[in-house]
Amino acid sequence: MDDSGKESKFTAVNELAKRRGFFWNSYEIYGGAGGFVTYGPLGTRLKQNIENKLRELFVKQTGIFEMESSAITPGKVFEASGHVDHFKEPMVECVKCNKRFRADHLLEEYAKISSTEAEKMSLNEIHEALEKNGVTCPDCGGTFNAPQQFLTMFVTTIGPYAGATGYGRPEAAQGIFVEFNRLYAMAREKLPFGVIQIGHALRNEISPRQGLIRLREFTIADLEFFFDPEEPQCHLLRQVENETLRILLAENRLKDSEETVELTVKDAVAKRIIRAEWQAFFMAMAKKLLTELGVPAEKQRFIEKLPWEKAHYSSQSFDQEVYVDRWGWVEVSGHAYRTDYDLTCHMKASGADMRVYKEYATPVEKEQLAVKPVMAKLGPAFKKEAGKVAELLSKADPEEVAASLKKNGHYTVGNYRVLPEHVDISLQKTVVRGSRFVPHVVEPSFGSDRLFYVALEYAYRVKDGRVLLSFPRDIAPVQVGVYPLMSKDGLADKANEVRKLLAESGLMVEFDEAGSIGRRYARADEAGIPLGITIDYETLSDGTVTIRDRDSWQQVRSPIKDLPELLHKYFQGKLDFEDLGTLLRV
RNA sequence: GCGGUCUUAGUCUAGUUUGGUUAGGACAUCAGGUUCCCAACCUGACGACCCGGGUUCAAAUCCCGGAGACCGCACCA
Repeated sequence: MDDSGKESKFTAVNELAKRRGFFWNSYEIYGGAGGFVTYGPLGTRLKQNIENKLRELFVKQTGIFEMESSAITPGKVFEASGHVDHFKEPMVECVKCNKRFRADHLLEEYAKISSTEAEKMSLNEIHEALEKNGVTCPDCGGTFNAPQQFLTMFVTTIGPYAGATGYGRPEAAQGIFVEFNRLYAMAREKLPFGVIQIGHALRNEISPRQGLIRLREFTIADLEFFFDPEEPQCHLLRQVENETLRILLAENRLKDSEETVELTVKDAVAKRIIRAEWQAFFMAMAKKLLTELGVPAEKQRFIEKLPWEKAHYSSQSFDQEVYVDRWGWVEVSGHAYRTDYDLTCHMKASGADMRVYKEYATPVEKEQLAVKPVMAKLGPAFKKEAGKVAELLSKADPEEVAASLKKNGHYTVGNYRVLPEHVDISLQKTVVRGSRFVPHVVEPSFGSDRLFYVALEYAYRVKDGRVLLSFPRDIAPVQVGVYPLMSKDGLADKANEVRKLLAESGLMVEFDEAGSIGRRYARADEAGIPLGITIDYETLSDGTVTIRDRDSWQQVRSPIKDLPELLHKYFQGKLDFEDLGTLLRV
């Protein structure tokens, strides 16, 4: 009935992807499993190229570390990080119309119980609160069944004997936080520094129904950037300060407005629209990434998250969104200012000290009272207990000890009565050379599969009734196609030589001799191969070939011997197509 | 999870209302022919009723269960 799906780009892109082996739904022979995809030969390469571009921008250009950790994570980690509490939502179902609601949302709306209060309640308490306040189904007025928790993390057991709970990580970030101390050592104990992890994450979505947009197992690229909150300046900001960002501000969203503001990175920081400089920097880099993946600036925007939309760890969050034909604006990356939330959680839960030491520019001299036990007196006075008394004294507040001795002539610690002669009280100078603090974190987090999808959708073009994937040349899964014009008269042999020459020079080459030349061009266009080299009869006499451009279908002619150098420069973006040889036919 | 619609070769689809011969087509793919640059043409080949159960002499078609897809609701920390 609804045939808008048939016409949508999403359907066309998904069909093409399936047909040409970019990706498809996994486990098809067993009926398929929702939320899992398999990338085929072309897709795997495209995804690698996209992830490498991300590395190029974030790892190479900004000197950020890359790491890799496991997807299965001991329960303690996600208990400490707050995920076990926050990935779980109490839900109720109406007995009459079977509609489902978040119990905490209902309580907030109809019983005036705030979400923070509701969060602390047990399932029974929620049930009671719903009944006591007479909350019924907003749709049909029916009553609710007992609330149930929905945990969207995958749970498993670690080891053969039940006991240790493990979770599939719903994000790669915690893998970085728990290794902070070692990573900080690798950074030679200097802030700021950043660590990125690109890997699989798992979320047991209730209903993943949007192809690559919502998966149960997906690839996430989490970048945690650690900095000193007292020195929040971003020394790389100047590189991007004139880049413009389109932002839909929270204040506008509250007014139900979709109006975006467009301002430079410099202004966004100056006007405190983006509170953390590093966050602004990464948002600019994220825009650059999407632009280089083929998404025009006007199809990108950032939206500021409203207070109740933000993740439990975040102080200020933006989502980077790209306009997708089927669903409108879709999140491709999240930019959260996580403050010191995560490291503090792991410090408390694990007992490990994750603070960093900062040396003051000038050491601070402090004079303070020190209480020093005089063992020569304590020994005879307390005998065997002397050691214990000394220890208690060292823990006591020196000011208090001194005051008590002066006022009362004694000081009581535990059951012991300490006299003035038992201690030496003096003013002591100490030099404080630095302090310890927990670093703050800004986190850009990309969904690799979503980047893949938008790159594919934005590459999708129809030209003269033919489909072509107009990938930016540096992410194309195959770089060059080599075609003998005819499969006879030795053209195929010559073409194979050229293929070999190019492959050995490091290019991703595909050879195709099946069907008419037009058909092969069409096949190549659909796979998004930017350049086609055709070997014709002229090649046999003068050693030149034609090079065809995927997007314009123009051709130039060049000698075979120049190809490796020309093509490498072309793929590095140092040459344009017209520079590759002399133009043929217009 | 709930409700609705749906599932036929690599892809798109006809056929399901009213059960009945060998499930038809297009494109793609492969082999051969033809072809001096944009899905041409000729010959041939390969290839499918989502899974399980039931009703029936007979099931792609009807019934039940399951899986998956799409749409709406809810969910997406």
